[in-house]
Amino acid sequence: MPQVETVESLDESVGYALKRAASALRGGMDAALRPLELTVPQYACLELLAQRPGLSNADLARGAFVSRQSMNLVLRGLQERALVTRPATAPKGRALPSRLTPEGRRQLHAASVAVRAVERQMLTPFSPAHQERLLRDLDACVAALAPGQADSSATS
Amino acid sequence: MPQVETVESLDESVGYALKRAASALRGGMDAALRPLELTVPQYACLELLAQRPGLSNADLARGAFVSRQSMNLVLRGLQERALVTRPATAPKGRALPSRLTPEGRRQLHAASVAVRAVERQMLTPFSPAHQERLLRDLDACVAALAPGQADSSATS
DNA sequence: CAGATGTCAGAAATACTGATATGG
DNA sequence: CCCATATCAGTAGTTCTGACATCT
Repeated sequence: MPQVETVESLDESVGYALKRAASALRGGMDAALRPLELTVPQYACLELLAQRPGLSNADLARGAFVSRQSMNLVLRGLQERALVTRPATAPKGRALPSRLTPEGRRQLHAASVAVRAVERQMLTPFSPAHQERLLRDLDACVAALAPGQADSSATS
Repeated sequence: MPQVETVESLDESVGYALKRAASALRGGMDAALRPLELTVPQYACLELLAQRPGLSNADLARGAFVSRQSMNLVLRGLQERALVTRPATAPKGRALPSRLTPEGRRQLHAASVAVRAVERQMLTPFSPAHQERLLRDLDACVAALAPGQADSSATS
């Protein structure tokens, strides 16, 4: 048996810790958004539209980490609640640019406050500088994984 | 009254970065495990059983962040492939302690190598000390969210 | 033609809910 | 009695896959 490898326990795996943290955050967001009758993908959609008005369904799906089909249903629900508007015809190409309604902006503000409270609670152990470092570290993780996902050392 | 809050962009949200990182890692793991005919929950199940033999279905479900029903299906699939064994009758209580078979250990080893490669790639930007700090930070995030999910004492 | 988008339809995996039964 | 576990059944929401049409 090879003795060399540091058989890292699950508790020492950064990946597992990442999953634990993301799961805990998701749970907190679910709970915080439930009183507002919003799901996490719905909230993500509103937040994305607030910062980048005119995003297409495909753009929103990528930004909210859901499929295009799911985001399509999300958008329809938000349209029925008059939180989002979409032109009936595409002004350019096939993309239908979505935008927040004034009511959508109000709902988003309430949701944003609730979600930010959860995020702030998650970050209570850290100083502002520490928080920024954590943010940069997570972005670095994404950047390190982005280019070569298929490329693993499973040299076939 | 709230002063001019720093309307943090989505790119400055630690929570969003956490989600991006978890999503990227999940994608990398999916790709790495696909050649081995293993899903991420299946791999998580094997990894958990390797480190804590005799875990119950409910324990494994919590550890792999899936429902008990899903983990039940996962376990049945792994049993059919002779990677996991479970006693037909509960030796104590109702829990059926699962254990890896020798073949399960072999499969896990291959999967662990592939997954570890992805995690290592994710951590390439960091020094060993930096990696440990990131691990501690993520655990601190979980701890900060764990006790008070329902308790949102934000606006005080 | 290639590429991105929106849309539709079916299959698959998962989660949620409720119910039942067993054991501590 | 209360709680955790295992299991089953039904429902719902999500994803995946493939397909097609439209527009740059």
